[in-house]
Amino acid sequence: MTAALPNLKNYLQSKAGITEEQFEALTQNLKTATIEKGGILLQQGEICHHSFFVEQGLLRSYTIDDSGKEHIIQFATENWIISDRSSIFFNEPSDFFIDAVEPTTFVYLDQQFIHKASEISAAFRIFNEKALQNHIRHLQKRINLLLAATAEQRYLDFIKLYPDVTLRVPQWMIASYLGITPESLSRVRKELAKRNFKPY
Amino acid sequence: MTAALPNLKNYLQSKAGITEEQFEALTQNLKTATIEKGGILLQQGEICHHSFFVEQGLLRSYTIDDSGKEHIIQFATENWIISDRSSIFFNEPSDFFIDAVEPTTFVYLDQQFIHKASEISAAFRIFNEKALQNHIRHLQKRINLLLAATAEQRYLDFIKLYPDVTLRVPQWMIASYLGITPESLSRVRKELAKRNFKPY
DNA sequence: TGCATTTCTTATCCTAGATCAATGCCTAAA
DNA sequence: TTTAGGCATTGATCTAGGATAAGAAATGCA
Repeated sequence: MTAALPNLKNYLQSKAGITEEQFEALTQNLKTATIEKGGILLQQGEICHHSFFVEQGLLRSYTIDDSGKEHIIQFATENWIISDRSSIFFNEPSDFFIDAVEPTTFVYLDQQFIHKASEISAAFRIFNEKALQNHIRHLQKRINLLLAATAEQRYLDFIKLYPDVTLRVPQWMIASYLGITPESLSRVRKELAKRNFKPY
Repeated sequence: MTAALPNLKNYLQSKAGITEEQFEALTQNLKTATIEKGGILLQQGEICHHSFFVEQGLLRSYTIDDSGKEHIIQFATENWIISDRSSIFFNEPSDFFIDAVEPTTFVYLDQQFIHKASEISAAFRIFNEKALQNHIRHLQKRINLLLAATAEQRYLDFIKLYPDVTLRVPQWMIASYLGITPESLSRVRKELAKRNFKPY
């Protein structure tokens, strides 16, 4: 059931301070899966029971509003974890969809995994707390950008922060993340090109 | 040094599961202060060392952008805690200002207080974790509103969520929180009145 | 290789909300 | 009881970005 998962192993060891033996014990009965592009992992209204660690590929979470428009909340490439924390923690229906932007291999991480890892590793506890706080910092920054920055500034911030994502997802998804239309993003890019802006 | 603090006491006992004796022990050497309207508790660029529990009054946190405009992040009335979590946790300069919208009596809560309370009370640990997760849920919802909702929808959400704040702060502050100008908010309200909307 | 589906761009027009400016509040200080 | 500094409202005008529509360019798939 558990395939090689080199990314997960490296991630837990180098970032979360998990040792070789701890890794073996922890990942004994983890479930792994692969979905095709467009495959859905979580639907709005469902209770989210897992975090998804991206071993290979690209996932996204998004909401759909009353008028049917998608609003992308997060992207997750290799070595990222995506989920709906609130749905998991409060055991309530999720506002989000999570689906695959690319064919993706991922690992199901449930609360039991987190508890077990926290139990056997102080380093993991610290890592986990740090991840939580980092999440808050990130959300806070995004709110501030939405309140204070223009579409262009938000786009520049995005490509600086997520150069890899920028190259791997269609532009309309970036536009959705930024809170603008694909047409507007196209114009922003045109304007930047005119001013001879070179991201790479 | 520690005055009566009926709100803090009631808050810790009823919400955080702290007993009478624990309360006495914990609040032994807490610092309390009162500031006048407009008084500043935290400046952008400073490292935030405390959370502020509002015993009586009203505080707010906000950023100031490059063009000098304020963007309100949060309001805190009685029994709310306000701070810059990221600055505290990562020990890095804050992006926020925190100041008093009304004359305010508040309590300084530092990390030591949190640790001590967590040590002596399992209920407090759970409460604290829940508060953190709630914070994330709240930020997430706000991002979603900024991405998906009109100024009017955001305003209606605000007055439903914070009826007390709505009545106690000037409208331009609500506008700032919503990410619009005071003029726009005035027009939104006029439009709502025309459609015979009654908040109270 | 060739057709079909996405995606991206461009153009035109439109609208929510911004900006600027003037007026009339209140309230609090003098 | 003035007067001055916030604050809210209103009107006129402007603009960033939205909506719509139509090509152009990629991309994927047969």
